[in-house]
Amino acid sequence: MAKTYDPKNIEKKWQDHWEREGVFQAKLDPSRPKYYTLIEFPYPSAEGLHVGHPLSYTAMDTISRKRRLEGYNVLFPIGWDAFGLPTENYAIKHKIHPRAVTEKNVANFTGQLKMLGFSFDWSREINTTDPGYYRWTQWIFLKLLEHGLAYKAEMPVNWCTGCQVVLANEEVVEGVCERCGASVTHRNKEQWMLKITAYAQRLLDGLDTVDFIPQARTQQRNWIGRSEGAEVDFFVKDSDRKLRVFTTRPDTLYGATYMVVAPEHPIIEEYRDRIVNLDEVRAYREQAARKSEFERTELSTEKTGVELKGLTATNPVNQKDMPIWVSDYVMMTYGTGAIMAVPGHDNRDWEFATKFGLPIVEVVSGGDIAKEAYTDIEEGILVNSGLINGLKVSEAKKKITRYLVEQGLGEAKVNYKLRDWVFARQRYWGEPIPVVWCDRCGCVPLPEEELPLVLPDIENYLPGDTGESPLAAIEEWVNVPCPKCGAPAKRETDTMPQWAGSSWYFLRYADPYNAEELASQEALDYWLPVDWYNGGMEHTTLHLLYSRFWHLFLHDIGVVKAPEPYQKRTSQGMVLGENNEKMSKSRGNVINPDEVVAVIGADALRLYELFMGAFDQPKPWSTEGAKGCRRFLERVWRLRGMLRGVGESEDLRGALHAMIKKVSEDYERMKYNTAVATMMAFINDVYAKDAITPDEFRILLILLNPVVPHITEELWEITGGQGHIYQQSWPQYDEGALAVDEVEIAIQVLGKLKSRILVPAAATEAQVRELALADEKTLAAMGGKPLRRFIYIPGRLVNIVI
RNA sequence: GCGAGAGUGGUGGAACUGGCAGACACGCUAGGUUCAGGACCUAGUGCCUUCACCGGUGUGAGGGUUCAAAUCCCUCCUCUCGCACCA
Repeated sequence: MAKTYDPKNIEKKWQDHWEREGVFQAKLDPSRPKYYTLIEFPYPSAEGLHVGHPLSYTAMDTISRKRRLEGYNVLFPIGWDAFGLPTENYAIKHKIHPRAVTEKNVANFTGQLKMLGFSFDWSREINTTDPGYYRWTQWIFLKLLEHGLAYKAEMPVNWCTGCQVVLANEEVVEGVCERCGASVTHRNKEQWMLKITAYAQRLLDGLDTVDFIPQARTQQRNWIGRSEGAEVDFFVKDSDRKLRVFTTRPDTLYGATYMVVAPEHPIIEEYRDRIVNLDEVRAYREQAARKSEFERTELSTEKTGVELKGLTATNPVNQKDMPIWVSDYVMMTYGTGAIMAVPGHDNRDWEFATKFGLPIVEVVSGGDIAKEAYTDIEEGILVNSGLINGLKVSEAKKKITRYLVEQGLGEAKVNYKLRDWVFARQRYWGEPIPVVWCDRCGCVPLPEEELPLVLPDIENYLPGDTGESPLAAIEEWVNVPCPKCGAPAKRETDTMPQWAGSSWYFLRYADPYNAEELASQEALDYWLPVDWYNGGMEHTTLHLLYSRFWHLFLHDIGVVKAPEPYQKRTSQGMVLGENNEKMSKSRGNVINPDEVVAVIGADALRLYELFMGAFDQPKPWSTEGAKGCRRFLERVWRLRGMLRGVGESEDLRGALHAMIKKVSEDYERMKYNTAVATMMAFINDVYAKDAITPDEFRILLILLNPVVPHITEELWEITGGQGHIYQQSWPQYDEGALAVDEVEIAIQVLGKLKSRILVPAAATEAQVRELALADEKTLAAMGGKPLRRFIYIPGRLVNIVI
């Protein structure tokens, strides 16, 4: 009894025990129901974990442990997303090989995670930089290539002036590089691309079949950005060339007074002989290309542009002449790279027309186009619009589109904001792309049996300022015979982007060391899909969408059964520093879990992670608050001294079963903070009473166990529990025990609380009314006035209106 | 600008489909205990007024619906996140 709570020893003891006994190793067993819980596998950075990481892990560990106690065969795996720029940059700076950096970081992370006692199945640990793993990343790429979903294209791409690499659109944040913060400009480069746009509609439709938190669903929908409209051909005067545009407002076609093309639009070079002010146009184009993303979005509120003098288009419905302009407010990468400008009914066009003195025509009545564009689509009525005059916008859209189709002038069209995925980095630390370039055969995929194409060891992995990968400098690796014809050929030297390995890792966990297949059919069929995936909101539009795309593709080629990989997706809120700011090294507010565990122990840290606040909201760390959780565990520890009696005691029975219900439900809803609060309140009751029976105590330990597994196992053992907690079953509550004999009813008079009375739980409204109107305080508050209305909310309150 | 979330004590946060605001903690105050510190135990703690009771007031601001509003509606303010000329 004198034994004090010593987390250091207890935690090590149980971690060793679980590992030795293989308690959390998932075994394929079709006779048992499976449950697959997943956290986003960490990127092993040099900094190690901060206290934000364990939030998601503790939450899903809690679910995983609860599921096991509920009888499920749980797969809760862990691995490393270890390719990527930060490691490479660190390696360059400290002159250590990225592989060595990775090994060191993984060892550090492993120690930190093990210290926290998560019930990961470490026997399935994977690492994206392991050739046995990336062999299958490369295999999937070859399959994508085979099915026409990987292609090379000359693209204006984002060039990071700091990292000297091409960035995906998603890596450009507010015009600067997401990683290094340097400015981003445009460059043309041959890039490997993945045709995710071919899956846009299915990725959108799939969202209706899965259980994602609404914010994630909405963000993906917006990112995919479906919009319905029409493509319309405009004739270029004195030529047979058509200029095709996309519009969501074909109803405003009669109001189109000029056209605008993107600076990169091919029509400029095609008609260079006819463009009178070609020099001016080219200068504008160069200036636009030089602009960084930042200047193009943040700073340029003012529209710019140049007229293509010498070219004129004709409006196909009213034959009017329309000047053609070039402006960077039109994007080459969306729609057709050209628009019909309807300044009367589009804000951007209105602004542009106003600045350059172009005509503004009203074709939808209801606004005042002299002041601003009228963009309403509910009320407006078409005017000045030939065959669609008098119609509402929705009707006009349909009719004009039908007309355009009949006349061969255009067609209905759906566009997506989603763009193809730039699938290449000019860096060393990534999966080599398994293709060879042959002068005779062109692009030749490596035969599958030659996989993995191993990343060669290399002396100098500094990126070249030519924009080429360091691999290009390794002659003996680059020069190979063509797999098809045997002639001298060269390997692709770009590597895959960081998102490659993480796009399918959850499949590999099913069968992590299979050398024959990505994973066995049996294992995939049994374990997939992931039942519950928790991760950060920042991955909603990148990782989550990319991995859904790959999974859908793998479904199409028969590798996985279900189209969607994740049945349920939730997200944690960010853990902020004690000063309420985002935790970061530069702000100096990073809290290291090692130090926290050294002071209060892993269980107290885990408890505090969940108790800190609402799981899905951002919340600041508080070291004082964390210490409070340690205090609570001390209180749990001392319950041993209060063990007396047998069975379930009469006075705790209601609270006990209410606790079982509340905790069970709150864990499922990720309301961990209130689940913990309920258990704290229960223990306060026990302290007030100074007694708890062994049965009650054991139920409490099981409820606490998913959050604080070490202390509960230890207490179970030293108080003589049978076996171990991980061998027990999740407790069920007894509905009958929740019923009470008497309830307290609040009495309001005119909506203000004046009194409280105790009534039998079974009391009828008439009985409650009688008791309430006999209550002294109530009568005093009524002041002798007659009762006008009596409102009774059963079991809760009455409101007396006088 | 658009989209999403949020605004409740000194602090983090509770509050079911509108029904007793502030659960549970942190901090603080007083007392006890302790060699000191820490830890622990007991009591108190939204604000105003009061010795105390009673009373009043109170969920970003203002208005509304209702017997009853943190919760629903309208107007406005602030913060966080995401997107950003997507035709």
